[in-house]
Amino acid sequence: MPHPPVHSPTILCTVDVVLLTLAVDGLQVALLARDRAPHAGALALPGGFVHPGEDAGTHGAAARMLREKAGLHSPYLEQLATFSGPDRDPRGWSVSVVYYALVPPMAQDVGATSAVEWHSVDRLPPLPFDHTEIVHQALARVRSKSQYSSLPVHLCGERFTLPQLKAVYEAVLGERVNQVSFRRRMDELGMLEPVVGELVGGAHRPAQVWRVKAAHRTGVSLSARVLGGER
Amino acid sequence: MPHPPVHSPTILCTVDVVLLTLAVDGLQVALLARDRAPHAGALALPGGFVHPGEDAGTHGAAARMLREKAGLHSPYLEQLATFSGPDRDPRGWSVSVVYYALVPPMAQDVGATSAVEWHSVDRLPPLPFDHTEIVHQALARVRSKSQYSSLPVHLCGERFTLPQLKAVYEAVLGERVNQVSFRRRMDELGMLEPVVGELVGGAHRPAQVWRVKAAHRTGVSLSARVLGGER
DNA sequence: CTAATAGTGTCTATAAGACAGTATACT
DNA sequence: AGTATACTGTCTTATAGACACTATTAG
Repeated sequence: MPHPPVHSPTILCTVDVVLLTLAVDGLQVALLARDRAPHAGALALPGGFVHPGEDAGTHGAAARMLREKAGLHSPYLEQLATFSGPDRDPRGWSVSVVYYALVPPMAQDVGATSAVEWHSVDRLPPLPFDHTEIVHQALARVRSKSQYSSLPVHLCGERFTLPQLKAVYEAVLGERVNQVSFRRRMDELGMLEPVVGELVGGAHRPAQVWRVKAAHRTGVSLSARVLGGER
Repeated sequence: MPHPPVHSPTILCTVDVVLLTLAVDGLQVALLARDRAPHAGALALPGGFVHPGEDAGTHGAAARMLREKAGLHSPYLEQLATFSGPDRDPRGWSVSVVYYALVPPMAQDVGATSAVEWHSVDRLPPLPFDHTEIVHQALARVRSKSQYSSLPVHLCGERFTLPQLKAVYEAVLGERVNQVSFRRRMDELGMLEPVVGELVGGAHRPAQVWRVKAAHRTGVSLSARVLGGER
């Protein structure tokens, strides 16, 4: 069977980004009002076409989406999966390479000029295309990976206390984490270093401030075992 | 910044499949001599262009590659990742959605008319494009996932003994597996059922024959913990 | 001193691995 | 009976969780 022409004109190649952060009421996802058809005006994941002349790969395209649409640079940006089919986009047969990114809460304000709306992942509005399914898969990945890795540190600012980081883990995993196990785990991962300054916790014993060692800023550290929960 | 025309003509959209099986000397990957430029004649992963008119998605396209190029149907076919960039294919900016598949050794013969060559993953010939990197990532995924799931059962035929299955796990993981832990794990996963017939092991006590329960034929069962090895 | 949170020491529970024992076939 | 392999009982070891204790701050 002969192949179609090399430059197949009928496949749309796009990139979408599930940009997550953490607020007081849990994980939030960044949504943006679409500025063109289809679904003009509807809230959707930041995304767009891959620009072959501009992007070095889909990862670079995803980073560009974050820069152009949310006005920020995310140190953690990982491929989630690729979604495709004839019906997910009314314009035609489409392929969307989806990435997910985690940013600390403060990063929201950096791109304050952008039109990003943050929505709790527990109260998602209806989303166009297959974006609801995409967000659910991203959440599943983040929760699963948080069980055995340092992923959640990317939801913290540059400096944080262990009780703060523990609260972040609990917010992501949706369950309490054992304090002793947590501190043991963070020690074993060996990616945190104490900062000599301290931080008052309300009006009580102040907690040690930590930060991620330079070597671990962009990736994640993995553990062979799991903190709480089930896979 | 305006988007390019909807039907961007400059992105090649392809699918590649890392098809794995198990031989006496370990995991083997299916390679096929390319029948056209670029790299005509070179051994490469089975793959090809997505056909929008024919494929319901990239998963379907990968299944079609297996059918057309290897003459077989794989019950286990999962997305690995998507590879992209301007330089990986000399024809231009390309996106390849890569899947991996596991088949039992006998399945090789079903597609005997095909030109598939099986190569040990430990002695890969030089591969074109970024196929070497792709195979390595697929192996890493299979090995990692085998630690906490039933993935390797797809490398067995329909009926097998537990000692046989244990040997498959050991071949994939590249290390010995504790016998008691292994049997406990298989019991907990609860996806195997005994077949009343038995099977002679050389000239000694015969082993019980098992098969995967119907409900678990196509997917994998997951365990919260890990068998040997480190992540 | 009290209250409240940070951090640690230590016991318990659970699950994986080691090892040796029993079971069952063939020669 | 001998032997090789299948299978199991049970002890040991490793690690996560529970719980209580100490530490340090403000008021």
